[in-house]
Parts: sequence; structure tokens; C-alpha cells
Amino acid sequence: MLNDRYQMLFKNLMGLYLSDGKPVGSNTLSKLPEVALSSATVRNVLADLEKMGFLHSPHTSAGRVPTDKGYRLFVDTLLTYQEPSKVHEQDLRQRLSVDLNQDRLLQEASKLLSGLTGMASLVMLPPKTQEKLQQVDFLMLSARRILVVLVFGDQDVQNRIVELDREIQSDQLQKLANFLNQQCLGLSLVQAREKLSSAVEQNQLQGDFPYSSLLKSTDDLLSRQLSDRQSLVVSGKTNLLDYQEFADSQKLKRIYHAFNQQQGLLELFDKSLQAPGLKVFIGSECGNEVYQGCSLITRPYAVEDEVLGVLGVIGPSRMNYQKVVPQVDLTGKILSSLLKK
Amino acid sequence: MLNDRYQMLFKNLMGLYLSDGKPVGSNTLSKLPEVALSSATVRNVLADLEKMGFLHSPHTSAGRVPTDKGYRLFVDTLLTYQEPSKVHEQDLRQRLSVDLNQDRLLQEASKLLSGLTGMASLVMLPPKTQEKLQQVDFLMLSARRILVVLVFGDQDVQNRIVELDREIQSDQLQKLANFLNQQCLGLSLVQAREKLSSAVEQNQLQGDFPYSSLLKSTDDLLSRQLSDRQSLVVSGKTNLLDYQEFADSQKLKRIYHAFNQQQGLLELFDKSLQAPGLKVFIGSECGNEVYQGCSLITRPYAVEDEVLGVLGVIGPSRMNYQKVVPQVDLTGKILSSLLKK
DNA sequence: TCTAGCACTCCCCTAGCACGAGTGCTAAAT
DNA sequence: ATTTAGCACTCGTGCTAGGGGAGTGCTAGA
Repeated sequence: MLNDRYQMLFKNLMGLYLSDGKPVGSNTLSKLPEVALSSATVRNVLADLEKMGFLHSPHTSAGRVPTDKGYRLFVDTLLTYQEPSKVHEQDLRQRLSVDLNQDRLLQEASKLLSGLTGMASLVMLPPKTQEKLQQVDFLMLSARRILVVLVFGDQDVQNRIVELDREIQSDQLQKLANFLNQQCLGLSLVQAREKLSSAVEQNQLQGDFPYSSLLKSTDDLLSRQLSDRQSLVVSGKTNLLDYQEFADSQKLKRIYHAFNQQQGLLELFDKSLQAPGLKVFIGSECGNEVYQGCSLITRPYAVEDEVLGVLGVIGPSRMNYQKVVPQVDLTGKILSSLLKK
Repeated sequence: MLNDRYQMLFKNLMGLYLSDGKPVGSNTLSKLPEVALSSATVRNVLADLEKMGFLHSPHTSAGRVPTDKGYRLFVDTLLTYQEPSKVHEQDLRQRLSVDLNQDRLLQEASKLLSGLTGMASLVMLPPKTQEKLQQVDFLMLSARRILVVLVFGDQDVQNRIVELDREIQSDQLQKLANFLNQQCLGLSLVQAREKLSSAVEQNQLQGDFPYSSLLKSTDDLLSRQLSDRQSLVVSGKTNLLDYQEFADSQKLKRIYHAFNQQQGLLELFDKSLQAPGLKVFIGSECGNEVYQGCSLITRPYAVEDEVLGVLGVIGPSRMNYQKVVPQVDLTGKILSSLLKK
């Protein structure tokens, strides 16, 4: 669609712009050895590229800057990636080979990625709605203090200590645990909650001792598992302070606020969840005007072909895609392989 | 030490400066109804106050600004506080009356405080070194998957799922749990770890089944409880973006970095831990030059006269002490009363 | 002891100007 | 038919000069 010369010039312009951040003019380009054209010729090309919507002049005498569409072109067709070295891969893999539960591991990966790229990194944690309740247990700490333990997935446990208002016998406790396990085992969290409340209503559990606070805690823990966690975790927010794109602290604050709200980003991550492979969202493609001038790179992670979630980085559109894209990809790959176990 | 008129003028100057942030000149002051002095007289006083080190002129014709020493004077002897309303107190108390474990409650209080004050809020969590191990339990999820549970304080539980490389019988598991409870119960975390490792060395536990990975996990959990948590938790960092004192993003980044390192702050919190009541650290008193222009307000929180930790806020020295100080105090008070239970 | 007056200093804003970088257009050269 | 050289033009930037304003210290008089 784009003539060789046009591509070549555009690519060179992007290179200069990405490294300097200043608008690039025809003179600068024509002086490059690989260009070998007069500035006048370059000007004609640049004017065309501007008409096509790939470039933009901040003002009459200020050289050109890529538009979002220009970035899109660059990322889609002109960009070549640097494969990260094996050593680097080994290093990453080792840093993530810590014995952590799933959520912690994901957060660790996010931190690592933000450090690597010097930008903010995001992880969408796997949704827990489909998770099955595996086991309910009551541990007797004393006659009145009971530890309620709920086991869900692989490394996923919720617990809480309950103070009863009168004493309870260990066999009563056992009976309750047995009952709950019988009723709720293998149910999804939502189902388990329904079962629980219907059991209470039908008075199947009305005894002469305080089941109720135990049941309430069980229910609380189920609901906490369902809701009380951010599905989107952000690390390295402070890295964004380094870019003059975000020098305006009000703009930065809006971005941080948008991170907290999660709105908008979740949809993008969902898109990325559907399609395999790496995705780049540029500026307006991020769907929210606060992300103007930002790009988001996402990649799903999976365990044995089942996609669990998405991780990614966000930073100024003027970023080193050549380096960052492979880093995101690699981190996602390593993460997927480590989650396998 | 300071003449009435001097005090009066200084206090008025502080009031104007705190609300406007601009250097205050003799004219502005002399026009205040409560001053009723000519600008020339005011000038003489200001010149004296400057010689004494309470004020400072940014440049020849720019009015005066308080020095750290000036802030100190203001906070120590001139400041009168606005008591927060009962309604407000009720509101706060209610927001914190959620059923959470101790650490979570403290973090919640910190969040609340940062929202209230519009600055960053810090909490020093109670140290866990003195905590006693209350109970060790192994829950059998399947013949090879064991949930290791360690119970510490009131609402403090650590757990992890361990995959064994061969099957284990429930009575073996029971035996191990009994042994550990016998040996380690009521010991401090450090002592418990020692006991554990010596038991392993003395081969008291060498059986024909895989105790070792269970013991290793137990030890891991103990050490995690000891170390793997930030003793200083910060919330509302982004609030600081609103102050032009922190418009320089590099300065802000250094501050955030200092938050992460915790160095310096911990010492101050320790000081506050020793002495009862509220403390204000101003500028250079914060001990680290990155906190230049910042003030830190701290207050210990306690349970039944036993001081557990400290909470506080940090923001620009030019803050509304009249409002913020009582807020910190109140939050600490409420926190202390809620932790009682 | 206070105050009015005055000379002085320094910041800040604006206008003006020259300069440089970059542009579009046109006409000549290849 | 391209490419290039040349030219007029635009616009941001940096520098300088100058006026206005806010504030000061000092002095002399009330």
C-alpha cells in the first residue's frame, strides 16, 4: 500500500522521533546516509504522508510527528523486534521460580516487567467465578475460637478466626464440617453460597449451639473470594514520572485514577484475552481519552492452552517498541510455562 | 521568649502563608484589622524575626516565608486546634467497624486518613518478632496435597498447600502435627524456627515418609511471617501530585522511592513509638533531605496501654495543621479503641 | 516608640527583534 | 517524469530592554 521510499522515510522518521522525542524535519532526514535524497524530495513525501494521516505538524515550522495512525502503521508493518538473549530469558525465569501461590506469582511477574521496561505494568488476574470449592474445615484453636478454612484452587485458601459466644465440642464442629463438605463440595462459589443460605433457611442446621456465626463466616469468606480483590493489578506506577509526556501532574493523576477505576482497561484486556498473541493499543485505541499519548501492550498468559488472564505494560506511545514488545512477550511466555506446574 | 506583638504578627503571617502559599509582606499584614500597626513597624518586627531564624526572604522584595524553625514555633506554641465534630467521629468509627484482621484494619485506617487529609498516609504495622506460635496444623486435601496452617496472634494465620512426592497417611500427619505443637507451642517465631531446625538435625523426625517438605514449608511460613511484609504501609501517594510543592516529578519520585526504602522514616516512627501522643516532624527534622519541605505527623496507636505501632500522614510543610493534626489524633484514637476487642 | 517617607532592589511581564528551523511552491535540471 | 535548488514565508525560541509592582531598609520627625 505504501511505496518503498515512503516506508523507508517513515521508518527513519519514527526511529529519530522515538529516540529524541523532537519533531523531525526534512533536513534532518535528508542528511541520513540511508536516505540520500534532497530535503525538497523528502518534504514532498512528508507532505503526502501527512495528507494520508500518518504524520502531523505541531506547527508550521516544526517538522513532523507520527499520529496514532502512524504508530499503528509502524507497529503493524515496519517494526522488527530484537529477540531477547537466552541469558536474559534464563535470568527472568529464575527470578520467577519462587514458590508462590498463583496471585503472588502474577504480581511478581508484573513487578519484574515494570522494572524491565521502565513503565507501568498491569496484570489481569484469572477470574475466580468459575473456581470450585474444594474443602471446608474448622480448626479448633480453643473451645471458643475456631479457624474457618476454605480451600479453593491450587494454591488458593481463605481463612478467618471466629470467636464464638459459647463453647463448642469438637465432634459438633466435625459434624458441621462434614455436612458442609457433603453439600457444597465441587460447587462453584456462587452455587455454594446459594446452597448455604438455603440450608440455613430450611433449618437443617438449627441446633442448640452457635452454628450461625460459623456459617456467616463461611459465607463471608466465599464472598470475599468472589469479590474482594482487584482483578487488575498495577505495578511500577511511579516509573511514569520519568517521562515528560506525563510532566503535567494533573494528567498523571487522571491516569492513576483511571488505573484504580479499571474501567476501560478491563475491556481492552478482555479483547486481548479473546485473541491469542500480543496486542498493541495505541493512543485513542485505548478507548479513554486519559490514555491519549499512551500505548498499551498486552499478552495473554495460559496454562496448557487454557487462557487464564492477560499481562501488559502501559507507557508513552513514544516508547521503544523494538525492545518492549519482546519483553512483554517473553514474560508472558515464561509465566505461562511456570504456571503449568 | 517572644513578645506578644511578635507572636501575634508571626501567627498572622503563618495564617496568610498557609492559606495562600505566597510570601507575606509587611503591607498585607499591616492592613489586617487585628494588626493595626503601620507597615513600617511590621517591617521592623519581621526583620527581627528573620534575624532570629523564624522567617526567610526568598529575595529582596518578596515578603517573608516561615523557616523550618518558624514552623516549629508555630506548631509548638501558637497553634490552636479545631476539635473534629462528634458526627465526624461517629462516621469515622463506623467506617472502620468492619470485620477485618489487624493488618487489614490498619491499612483501612491508613486509606481513610489519606482520603481525609488529602495527603499521603503511613502506618507502621506492629512488629511480629514477639508474636507467639499458637498452633500448627496439617489439613489433608488428598493423599498428596497437604495444607499447612500456622496460627499466630489474634487474627493472624499463614498457610500454604504442599504437594508431596509420595502419599502420606492421616495418622502420620497427625503425629507430626502433635509433635510440632508439643515442641513449638507458645514459642516466639525465632525460637520456633531454631527448635525446628535442631529437631531436624537430631533426626528426631527421620521416618520413612516425606516429612521434609512439610517441615520446610512450616519453616518457610515462619520466616515469611517474620520478614515478608512491609512494616511501613503507605496509602494515598497520588494525593501528593496535587501540591505544587511536588510539581517537580523528579523530587516526587525521590520521595516515593524513599517511601519504599523506608529508611529514615522508620527511625522517626520509632521515636514516635517511644513517646506517647502526637508528634510533628518538620522539614529537616525528617532526617532525610528528600523530605525537605515536607512535614510528618505521627501518633502511636495502642491496645490497652500497650503501644503497638504508629500511624501518620506526610505532606507539604505548608499544610493545614489546624485541621490535619486533630484528624490524625482522632484516627489514632479510634483505631486504638477498635483494636481493643 | 512608632510612623511616614524615600531610595533602592529585585521579580515579572511585555514588546521587540534577530535567528534558526522548517515549510510549500515553483522553476530549472536531470 | 523525477528530482533538486531556490525563495518567500511562518512560527517558535532566545535574548534584551524597559516599565510596573511589591517589598525592603533606613532615616528623620512626631
